[in-house]
Amino acid sequence: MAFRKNDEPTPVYYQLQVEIKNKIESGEWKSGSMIPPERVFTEEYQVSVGTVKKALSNLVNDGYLLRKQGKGTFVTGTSLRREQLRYYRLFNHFHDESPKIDVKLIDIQPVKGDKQINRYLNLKPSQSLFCVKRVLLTATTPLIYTVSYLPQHLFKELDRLPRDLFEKELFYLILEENYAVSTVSNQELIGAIAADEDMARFLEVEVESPLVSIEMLSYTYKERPYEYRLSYCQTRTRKIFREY
Amino acid sequence: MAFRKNDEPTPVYYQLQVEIKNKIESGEWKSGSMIPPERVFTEEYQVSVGTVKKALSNLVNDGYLLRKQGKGTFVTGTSLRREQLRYYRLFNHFHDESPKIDVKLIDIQPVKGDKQINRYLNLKPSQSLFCVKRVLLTATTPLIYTVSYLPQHLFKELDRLPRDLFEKELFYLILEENYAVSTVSNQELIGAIAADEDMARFLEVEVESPLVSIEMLSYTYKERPYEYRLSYCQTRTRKIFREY
DNA sequence: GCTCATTTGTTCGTATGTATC
DNA sequence: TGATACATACGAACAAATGAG
Repeated sequence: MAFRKNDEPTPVYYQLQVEIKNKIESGEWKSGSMIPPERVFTEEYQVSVGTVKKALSNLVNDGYLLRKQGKGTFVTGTSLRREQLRYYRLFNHFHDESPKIDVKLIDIQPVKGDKQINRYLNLKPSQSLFCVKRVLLTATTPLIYTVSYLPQHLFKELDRLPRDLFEKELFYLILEENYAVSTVSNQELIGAIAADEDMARFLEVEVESPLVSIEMLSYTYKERPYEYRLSYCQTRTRKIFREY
Repeated sequence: MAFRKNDEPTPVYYQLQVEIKNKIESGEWKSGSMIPPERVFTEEYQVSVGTVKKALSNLVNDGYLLRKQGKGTFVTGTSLRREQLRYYRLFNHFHDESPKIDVKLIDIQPVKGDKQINRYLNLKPSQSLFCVKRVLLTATTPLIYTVSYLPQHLFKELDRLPRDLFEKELFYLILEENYAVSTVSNQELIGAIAADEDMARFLEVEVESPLVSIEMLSYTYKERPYEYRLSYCQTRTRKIFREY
């Protein structure tokens, strides 16, 4: 299909940009794979190199593509799209080093849908979820207790995956590799609460201790939410770092 | 001064980009003002339009410039650089509307330097600070109690500014307009603490209530810190919203 | 180690369109 | 209307990185 000049007001490079973006978001061009070289676009759409370059360069800025001289143009995966998609960065002071974080899986269970959670995830109230409980720790000090909810229909047999996978790999990488869900954005609501007995046990603090609570929604392409997560953080030794 | 081709490996557009960025960061080209048109750069540096366009376009992406067809190229101010430099966005639930926030100034006082704070602000231990205490509230509900520290030598006579200015304008705008300090980035350390008597009084909560505590460092150009702020947030009705 | 084809990166120069005043 | 300024698009040439043979 060809572009017609002086027909519609939207620039040619932008139309091409949208077409490519759609192929990525629809999954036709998968995360990590190489897309056709500039030359192919110029021939197929009968436009100049500069126009193709502009479209591709914009998609690099938007985080969809990576280009490497001599190699080609590649679809960005979650970890490449955001160098720092470490949900939790923990520091004692500004300018500290971020410590290594270990993950302990508590359990994964299929659960019934919850009215509020299903609404956040754009699901019907009846649809079922998986509930994943984990503890994040440095050395032997537990720092964060997280409870994630994911739709069962998107993550089939999530509870059949080997348990140690969850303790070795980052959660969003597991989802990307096994279910081709690429993380594009996150929203958080941050609050403070007093620890209940569950939290106190997992985080090894006293009941009623002040904790940071984080409600998180993770989105994939097309602004589709795929995970609702509750996190509880004890911040006596390490605080949560954000930069913007 | 002219660029020589094939002399140094760094691209011409990048050299030009750095030169322009320096003029902005040094204050030679002030926030909001128009910079020379493309034509002037092409003549002065003997490069083509495309090269100038690339340099300028990169600085637009980095948030330093704004370009408007038919008008010109302008240096971005803090509020333009980041459409959402609202330090605190408060929500009950995801997708809520952000409420209007009022500010009540408690006091501004000159104080002696503090070892740790002065280190964060890259000051000698002896240099004095201003301490600004404020309460942020919606309607009549106090939400956040903040204590800011700013170096006296940068913000001369800050305590002489009319008090009601602090209750009408955003803090970073006051600093930008009166002291030409443009906010480029922020770092935060988020933790949870139990309210002490001061916090409890200002936030109208009970002593020992869990609060979110935020340590914030604000930076201007050249990664120079200019404000250290401690915030205490009661999050029973409104939570702190973050998106990334 | 060298050469060659492929692919992206940089730069030039030109022409035309469009928004602003 | 005209002058100015940025936006879009074309096409060409050469540079630089990569990988295969």
